[in-house]
Amino acid sequence: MRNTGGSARAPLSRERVLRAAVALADEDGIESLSMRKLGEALGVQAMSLYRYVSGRDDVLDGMADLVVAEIDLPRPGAPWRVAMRQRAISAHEVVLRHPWASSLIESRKSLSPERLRYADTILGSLREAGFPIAVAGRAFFILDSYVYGFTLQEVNQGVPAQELPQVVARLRPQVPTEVYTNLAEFMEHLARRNPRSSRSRRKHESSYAADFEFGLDLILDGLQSLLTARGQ
Amino acid sequence: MRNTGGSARAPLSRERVLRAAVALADEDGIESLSMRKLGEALGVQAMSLYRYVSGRDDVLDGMADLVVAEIDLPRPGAPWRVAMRQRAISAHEVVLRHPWASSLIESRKSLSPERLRYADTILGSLREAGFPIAVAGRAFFILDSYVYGFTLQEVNQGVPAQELPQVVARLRPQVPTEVYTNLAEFMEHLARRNPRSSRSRRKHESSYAADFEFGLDLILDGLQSLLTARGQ
DNA sequence: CACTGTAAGCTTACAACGTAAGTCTGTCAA
DNA sequence: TTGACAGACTTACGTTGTAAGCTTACAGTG
Repeated sequence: MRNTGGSARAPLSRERVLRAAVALADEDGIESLSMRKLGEALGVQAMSLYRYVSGRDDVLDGMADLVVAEIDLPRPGAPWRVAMRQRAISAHEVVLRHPWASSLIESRKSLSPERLRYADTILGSLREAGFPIAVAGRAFFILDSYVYGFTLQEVNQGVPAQELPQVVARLRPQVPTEVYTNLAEFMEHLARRNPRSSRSRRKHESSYAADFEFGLDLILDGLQSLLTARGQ
Repeated sequence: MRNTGGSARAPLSRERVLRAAVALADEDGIESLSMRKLGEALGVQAMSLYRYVSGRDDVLDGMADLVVAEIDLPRPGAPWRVAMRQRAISAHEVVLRHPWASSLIESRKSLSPERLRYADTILGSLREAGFPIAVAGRAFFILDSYVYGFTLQEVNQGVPAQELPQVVARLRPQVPTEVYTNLAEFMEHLARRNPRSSRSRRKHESSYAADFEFGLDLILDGLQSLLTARGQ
């Protein structure tokens, strides 16, 4: 099959390869993404991809960049707390759309323009608010730790959002009440929780959204008190 | 080579297999750990391992459990804040000894007795301090998010602790000052930092230990204020 | 027109991987 | 002596990343 006589195939590009990789990972999970399948999805042999990417690692880096680019950056003038809050919530939502991405983003820190711009914007927002550079850097690191750490736990629980109470209820018998008193209590609490209040029910909504924002605000409060303590 | 006539080999066991896997991952990284190499390290064919573990995934689960078991659990009577602080710091140190473990621990939540005991102890400490079960659960989740998120970033930076300033200084030219003002400032701050104060220099010491505890205390402060706000 | 360079794909090949299925061997109980 | 069985080994299959080289189509030049 030499691709003769057929309709001309859309031209490949690094961009198209990476987007296909993201789509494939979203569908089948990152662990089942291979160069061969990626080629197949693009109507091409695996080795043909190597003209556009330097290898599998490069694909992973590129995918992480694409996902980072989906995160909303705060607009320049926004107050720091609003900016940080929106960014964190946006990052949380984005990673829920791409469950494989949380570990990738944290573990592969390429110096791509996208990543640099991202970091610079965040740091800028904090600097402008009066945080000294050292504290701004720490705040950035802390927030990222929380956002991706939280999402990593959430996503890899493997529980598809709505079904948490049922799943917990099913697991509950495996935890003997006498031995693990507190854990048992907690599981019963989870099983009792409203699966979802009447709020909007977006596609990739997190059943932990409230928990996420709870911890987020706790951290933001802490950062804020750093600021006011310095007499700002 | 039928292992005839030689000295009797130490008997295998699930325990020994997992410990060998941990040692191998510590040395060469998790991504280069294969069933074949693991067998070789134990003087055995790859397939022989399947008598003790059910497959590669089982090995990974077991490794995560072993590492979790290394984390110091607080003694029962300890005040919650001391308990949480020590646990977090211990977890941080443990994961630095096993850099591959942070993502594994977060992503593979098996219901092994080790893990259950761990969770139960933490929750118990918080319950005893007066946190309602819902808040205790959230606090646990938040702290874990931070600990493993932080460590994941730290470890996968790939910078071996002491060399941070030099590495940052080397990377600095790749970040144009005019475009990324704040990032440039931050990198210069990092390059200027004392590589390590005169404090103890343990084997796997983190050059981010101070940063880690900074964020940790910030979160603990937040949790504490939840407690006092309820009139405790 | 022919000639040549190059971009964009294809083919083949290899070593390493996880693991299913079957086989051998030594030990111990009946 | 026989049988069972634990604890290994052997072989084999399909899949993976990618090195190396080959083929085709076309643009530009003379």
